[in-house]
Amino acid sequence: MPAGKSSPKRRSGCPLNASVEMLGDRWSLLILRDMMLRGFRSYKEFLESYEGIATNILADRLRRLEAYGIITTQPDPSDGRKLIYSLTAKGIDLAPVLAEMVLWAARHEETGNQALVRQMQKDKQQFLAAIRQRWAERTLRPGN
Amino acid sequence: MPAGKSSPKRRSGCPLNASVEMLGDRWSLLILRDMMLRGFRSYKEFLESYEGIATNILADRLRRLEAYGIITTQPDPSDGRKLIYSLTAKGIDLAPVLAEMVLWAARHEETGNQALVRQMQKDKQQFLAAIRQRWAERTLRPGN
DNA sequence: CCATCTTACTTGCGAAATGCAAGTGAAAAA
DNA sequence: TTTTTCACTTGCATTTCGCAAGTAAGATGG
Repeated sequence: MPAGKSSPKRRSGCPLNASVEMLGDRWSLLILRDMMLRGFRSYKEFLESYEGIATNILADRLRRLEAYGIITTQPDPSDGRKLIYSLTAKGIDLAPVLAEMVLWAARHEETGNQALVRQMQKDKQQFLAAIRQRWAERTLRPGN
Repeated sequence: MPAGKSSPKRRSGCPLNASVEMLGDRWSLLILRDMMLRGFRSYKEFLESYEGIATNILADRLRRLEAYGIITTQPDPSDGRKLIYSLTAKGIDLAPVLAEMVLWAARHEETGNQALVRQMQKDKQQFLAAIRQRWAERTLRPGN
């Protein structure tokens, strides 16, 4: 764990509680899914995602995720209006959490996106390795 | 996935969205943590847990978790006022999700309960196996 | 250069969820 | 039989959510 980063008032020191306070809402994990799996990087892309997040909630969640060090923001050099949102190392490290949540729901509910699910079931470790590698490539040469 | 169990109106068919709609709030996962790791089974125990959930929220979350098939309720044979809440197979199957959330927060935040965390880091699979086994024992002979 | 369009937001406001304090009713304990 | 305990419910103020309608800065087309 990195130096001096504890949030001021947490309900408890339990690590699960820390995760829940950062990610326990109806939108944050979906935004991270879009970044991790679909490669979304701009406000507009998140807005157009299927579940339909409201503009003010999206702006708030992006601010919060940045404040927690899960994503970062940089101006788009090719378009001054745009901001590029990207996952930090802390953010990409959430991949196993998302993966387990996807696998759990797929086992116990009737859900779509079975292609993705089967790929994850077949070899979880290499699926996660692929996600991490795509992230590393993007992070080394950020040009789209 | 078991027969005919899809909730009526979901924002999308994405399995991650299904998980988020069932568990994406500030309390559900903490209740499940208390059941899974601390062996809590009664309303009173959940209420006294460190984070301090409000009585009406607790009642609501227990109802929701039961409606989703994540926990079940049975009367306590030794005390007619009490109800015994227990994890279903679907509920205990959330253990890997909780584990990954704990490990992620422990890696990136300053959190407590390091004994638990080290145990999980040392051998995640056997940690999960132990949780499942304790659950199976309790479920076979429910007497405390 | 100017009007128009895009993008990333903010603002206002009604509705829903949350949190707190104070009940309530049934069962157990004294 | 009185008092506790337990599992809630109810009321009410505060916060968050969700939708519609702005707005400001930058890009684009003529």
